[in-house]
Amino acid sequence: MSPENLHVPHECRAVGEMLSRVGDKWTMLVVDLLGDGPKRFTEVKRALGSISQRMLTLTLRNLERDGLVTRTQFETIPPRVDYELTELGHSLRYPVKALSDWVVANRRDITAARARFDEAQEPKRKLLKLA
Amino acid sequence: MSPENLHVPHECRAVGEMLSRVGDKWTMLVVDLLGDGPKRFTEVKRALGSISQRMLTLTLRNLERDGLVTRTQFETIPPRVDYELTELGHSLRYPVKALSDWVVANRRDITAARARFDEAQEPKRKLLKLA
DNA sequence: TTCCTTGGTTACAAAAAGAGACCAAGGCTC
DNA sequence: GAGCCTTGGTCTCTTTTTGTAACCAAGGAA
Repeated sequence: MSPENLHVPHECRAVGEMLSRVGDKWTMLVVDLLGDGPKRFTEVKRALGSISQRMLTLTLRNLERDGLVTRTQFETIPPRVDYELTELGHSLRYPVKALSDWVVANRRDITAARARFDEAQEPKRKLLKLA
Repeated sequence: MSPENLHVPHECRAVGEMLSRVGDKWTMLVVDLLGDGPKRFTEVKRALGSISQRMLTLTLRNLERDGLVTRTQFETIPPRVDYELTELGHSLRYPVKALSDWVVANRRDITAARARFDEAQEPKRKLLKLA
């Protein structure tokens, strides 16, 4: 039942690189968002809310480069650009969903753990200040 | 079959925050490594290879704060500190494995897509230089 | 005596992310 | 027809985050 032979050592580095690439701040969120159909730039931006235009551009560019989304540009004014998951992009939705399910299932525990940890640290800081 | 109702909008922000927290450069790698038993600081460091001492300290501290690992300190000289996944930490291994399996299965496609993309960008840069 | 060890911390440098102004160029309002 | 709005960016500047390298304690080994 446990995830065994996770350490094909040769692949470890490559997997690590990809994990930190795909697991950056916005990538999974964007993949998730594009999951239910193509969206244009500003739609994604609005849905994400807090992302800056620059970071969205960068994130989408990287996704495009990795073959996870396609970029379709319409030569209209004002411009219109649609982003859509490729087949590869869609396949990424499953592991992303596994992770976000885990987050949903466990975030209360995590929040509680944080509170406990911070609580335990606080007195130490007080002691240091007194010393 | 498709990951539906992924958008419980209220939870979206919280999930996003957790994803970018847990999906930082080293966290998943460390969780993965600790998966087959407790390890001491330097063991993890050596296994990861390229991580700096500072980032490993930070990563482990965050994992501890989130209740995903425990830190056990032995009062010996030289010091010895063991890090071990908690139950919560172990539960994270499954989605992490799902993601790393995806990476293993698809990284050739991704590498190829990147090469294609970079190839397509190269001529443009040349044209710009000529202009 | 000198060096090595571990698990850090600190100060400083480099890289990445975020904030915000600016742009093209046509449509709409007044 | 002057002025404003729109979209999908880019450019510049500031703030965070990462990385690098030096230092530390304190005992054991050479």
